[in-house]
Amino acid sequence: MKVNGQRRTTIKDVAEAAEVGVATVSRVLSGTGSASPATREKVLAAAARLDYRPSALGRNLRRQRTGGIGLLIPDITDTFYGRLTDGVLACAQSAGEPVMIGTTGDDPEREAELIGSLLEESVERVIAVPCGDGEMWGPAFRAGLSVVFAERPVQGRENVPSVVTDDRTGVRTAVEYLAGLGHRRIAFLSRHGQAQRVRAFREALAALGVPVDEELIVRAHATRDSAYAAAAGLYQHRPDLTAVLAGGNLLGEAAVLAAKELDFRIPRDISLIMFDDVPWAELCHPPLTVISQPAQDMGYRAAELVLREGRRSRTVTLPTELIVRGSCGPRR
Amino acid sequence: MKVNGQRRTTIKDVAEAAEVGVATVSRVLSGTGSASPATREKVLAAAARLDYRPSALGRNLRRQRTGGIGLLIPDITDTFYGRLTDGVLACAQSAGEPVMIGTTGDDPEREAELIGSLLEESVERVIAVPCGDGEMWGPAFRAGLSVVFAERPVQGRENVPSVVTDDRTGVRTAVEYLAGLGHRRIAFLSRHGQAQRVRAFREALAALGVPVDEELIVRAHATRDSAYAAAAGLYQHRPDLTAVLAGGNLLGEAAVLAAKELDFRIPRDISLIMFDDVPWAELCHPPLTVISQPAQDMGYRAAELVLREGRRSRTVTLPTELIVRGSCGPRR
DNA sequence: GCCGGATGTGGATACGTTTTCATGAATCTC
DNA sequence: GAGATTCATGAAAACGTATCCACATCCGGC
Repeated sequence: MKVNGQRRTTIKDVAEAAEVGVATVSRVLSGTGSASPATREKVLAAAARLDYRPSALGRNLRRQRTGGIGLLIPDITDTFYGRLTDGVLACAQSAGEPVMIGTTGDDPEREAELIGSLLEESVERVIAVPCGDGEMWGPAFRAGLSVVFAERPVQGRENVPSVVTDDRTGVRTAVEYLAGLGHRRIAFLSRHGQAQRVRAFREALAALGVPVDEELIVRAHATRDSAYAAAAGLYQHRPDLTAVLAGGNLLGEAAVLAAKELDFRIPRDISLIMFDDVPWAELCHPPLTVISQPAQDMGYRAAELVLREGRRSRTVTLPTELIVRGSCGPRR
Repeated sequence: MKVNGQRRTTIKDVAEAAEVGVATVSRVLSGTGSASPATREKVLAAAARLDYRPSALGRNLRRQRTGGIGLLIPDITDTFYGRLTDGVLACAQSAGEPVMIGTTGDDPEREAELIGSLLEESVERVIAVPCGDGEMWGPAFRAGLSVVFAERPVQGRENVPSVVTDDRTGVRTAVEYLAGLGHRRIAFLSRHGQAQRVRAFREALAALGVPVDEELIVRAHATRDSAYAAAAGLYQHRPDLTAVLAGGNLLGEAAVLAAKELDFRIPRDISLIMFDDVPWAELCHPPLTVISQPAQDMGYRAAELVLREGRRSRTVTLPTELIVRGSCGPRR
């Protein structure tokens, strides 16, 4: 039983109150077309008096598209994606655009479902941290929506604008730093979707003349449990390693936790560098040496890109920075 | 210049292909009304053949409401709200409902703007961590949308369903634990919007016969900077305090960081209890004693509440739990 | 004074869906 | 078997907006 019988005030009511046609009201309020100062004034006054707010429903249907931007990320619990989302929201809200968010859990199937959902809503602009392959995005492009990929590019869609970090330089900096401390058996704790970084890792080792030990390259899913299992398994299986590069803050967290549980000391027994600077890295004991990534900036830039519809823009690569704290030491 | 001239396939196309009326297609696809097995089959086949997806735009306009739920939180960067959001998304996505997210930064003005934006989109269901007063929400209720408050209730809107934590018990448990260790000069680092907890803090002290020292109750805004300033100011202004209760993970983080900078040792010089258990609490040195809050569950329950539209439901109170680690010691 | 262009204005239409209503057929009841 | 009831079905209306188009008015140029 609805209590309020009051119908929404529509453009028609405003037209009536201002004694003009609906077309004129629409023109004045949306700023398109011409109108004499006198009528403009009348319309504005009537709209204000009636507290009129145009309905997005009608506008969307007429325009055949929903405003706002869709955001697809693997996991909102991961602070990296939290900051990325914050950047997107900062840009979108200042442009008055609503944001529809969905989490994929790095599962291509759920990604596909969410894409379908966005299509159903006729959302035209999407920012995504993709997990499926290029094929997955076929329907989206066919429907004509403009997509910006964030954090990772996707194979086979190289012409889609993306905002990514400079993985190659970041990884190389980390590996060179560790090698400079004498480390040779360096492990890389990676997540699915970090193929780029794994490649860079191999290249960096090769450039330094360090043989690549495939067993030291471990892949985990984007969950705490998986990350912990990967870290603990690595330590137990290869106690001879002396340094670890963690591909993200979840993996770094797992690396610290597993080391604690198994009684490996950082940095005495194991040196650790973590991708992504997070506030707790400084609070940790020892404070963590990290490769910082501008997550919030990444989100903001992606939103900017997806909002300026016309121009076809290339991909943006953001720099990383090595921040040395206390989690790396010389090879024991 | 749009390349794709292909119009979206509409319900009309399906009707034509299935050789029935549009009304029948609508009935079959939305499951309402009756249809003979034969026609049902024809319609389903035609829809599948044409890869038809109903347009949310048309449906929304007809129904005079947008599906999905709006989510208003102070800060997506705070992992507490990250987990809360995760809970909302878990429930909403399994129900196939899109989620529109907005961050208020604990600023009533931005909250009002976002409410207006949701009204414009005709979003009917909203979950909010409110920061404005009851008046702010007037337009929302007048427009007939169903609101669920999360984390905090709002004064003057006691009849609005809410999902909150049991602040009174949580605070009392923490204070009793600290008092049991001999502490008397206990500070409370609180955030705006935690009036409930501040009240509980005063009550708990009074119940134990400890005089309330108003100078030890500090309020910060919901940013890292503000939290740090509050913590550092507290330490410098009142070096005689022996224990701190932090009202959230941002405040706890600041308390640890400021202590480190000012060379206060935890727990030797200062005992610390933090509201909200976060993964890094275990990694910290010393590991932090916390009052855990079921943030993800809170979001899930709020989403459940706002989705079952019919029933008027009271507020839900979720329990907290004291998790003792190593950041509290006897009074020095 | 007449014509051509610019300008302001409102009627009408379309966007895609759901729902009401009327109609015809089929089944049931006594 | 006649009347009553249920059932399946499609035509049409409505939701609120933006835009196309036609019309009217005005102005300057000849």
